[in-house]
Amino acid sequence: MYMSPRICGTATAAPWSNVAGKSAHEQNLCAHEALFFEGDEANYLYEVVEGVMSNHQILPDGRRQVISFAYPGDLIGLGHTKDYHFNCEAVCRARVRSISKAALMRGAAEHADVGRHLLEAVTAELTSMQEHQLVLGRKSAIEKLATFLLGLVRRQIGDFDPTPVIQLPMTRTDIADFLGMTIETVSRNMSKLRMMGAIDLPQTTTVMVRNMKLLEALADGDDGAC
Amino acid sequence: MYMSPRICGTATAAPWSNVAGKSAHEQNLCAHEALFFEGDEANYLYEVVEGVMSNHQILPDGRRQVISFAYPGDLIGLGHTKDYHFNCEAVCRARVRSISKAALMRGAAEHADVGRHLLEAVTAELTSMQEHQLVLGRKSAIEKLATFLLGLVRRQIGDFDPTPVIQLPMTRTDIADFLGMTIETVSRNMSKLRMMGAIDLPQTTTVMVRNMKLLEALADGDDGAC
DNA sequence: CGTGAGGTTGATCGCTTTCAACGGAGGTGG
DNA sequence: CCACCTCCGTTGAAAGCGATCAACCTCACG
Repeated sequence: MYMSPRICGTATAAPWSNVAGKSAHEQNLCAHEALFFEGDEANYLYEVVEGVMSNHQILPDGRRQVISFAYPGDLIGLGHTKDYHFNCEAVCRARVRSISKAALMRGAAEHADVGRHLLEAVTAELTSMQEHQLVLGRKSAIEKLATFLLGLVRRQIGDFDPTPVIQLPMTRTDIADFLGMTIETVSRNMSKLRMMGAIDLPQTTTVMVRNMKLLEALADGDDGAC
Repeated sequence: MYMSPRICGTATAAPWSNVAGKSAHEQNLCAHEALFFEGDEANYLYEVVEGVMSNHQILPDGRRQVISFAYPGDLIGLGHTKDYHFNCEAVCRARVRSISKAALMRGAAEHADVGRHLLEAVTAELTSMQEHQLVLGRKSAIEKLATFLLGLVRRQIGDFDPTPVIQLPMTRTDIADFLGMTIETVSRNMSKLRMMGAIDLPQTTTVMVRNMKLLEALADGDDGAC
């Protein structure tokens, strides 16, 4: 079965790399550096090679919504037509590979599997956004945070390790803007998860899951866990 | 330029109709009748021909999130892989055309433009979901509602009519579950919009926009409008 | 050692939810 | 034809959760 790019930990040769050929070239970004802005002409897709990127929209009054975090192997720029609909910037030091959209479209027209892989990448993105809508619309603060941490565990580690340790390259502000809450609420509920024994916070950027079952119960809002 | 299926008011011949050929067949649904459930095998896509469908997820404790409403011309079932990830049911009396996924994939492999149109349909869906994440995560109740109504205006009527009248085939519960709020809050803010002179409510299912500028200002949270 | 950014915690406020009552529309049966 | 019932929507009052405002802490860096 095809492995969605979202799951790949490292940027293995994706089918579009070959197509893009010489037109693909890499780009280094430091923390908080922008890759593109809303309104820029969307001529390129980007594949994250290293680090983490954030896609976000900003309201006129400054409110911000992080649409998604892109990890190595993820594709950035799907879901845009002529212009980009949102901003993209590096969460931490990162490296991306740019892919000409025109070349990719030509490749998709010529090689059916390129189109298929592309469609599968978009499908994976749609799926994760559907799940995130449920999180944004219907979950409480602690449920949001538990869900977010579990997602990182599954993406970074898999389901094997019973007490996994994950890195949070993004700031509390990024997390807050992803989950639709404030940094204070993120912080408070992080502490609450720690006090409940679900996680440990050796550093602010490091989360150790101490009780996976509890975290999962909290993420789904199973009562009795509180 | 290609017209996204989301914008088509009626189901004109989409490129996949030809491909699906004889395998496509229509299906009538009455209000609240289910088309498929989460976990069902996702062998078909559906194109809405008439009426409105809702795609929604349900949490174990009953909380519900409507992911999207599908209007005539919209495609249902994108973003799923083996099984459907959410439920789909008719909001009102509706008619859908089923399209075999296997046939569609074969068509995409053979005809580049089928693949391209499919990709464009998915891209349009991604775009609207990105916008909706901002709504769910960062907007207040009245902003959510104003944004929702404006979206319906643009979809049903376009930007021409200065005082358009739109139909709300869905119940307050559906709207609430789409916007991540309660039916009471929907109702209260609908009244507030009416009292502010932004809209009129001749019937509960009919909205007349009286002041488009105000509604737009409210949707973006421009102050001074309140 | 001073400075500033990022993070935590406390106190208070306010919006949305919750709980509750009421009203109208539509359907059914006497 | 009307009484009755149920579903849906509206409105009010009270409660609760997360936002806001504010103070303090930690750590990296010059």
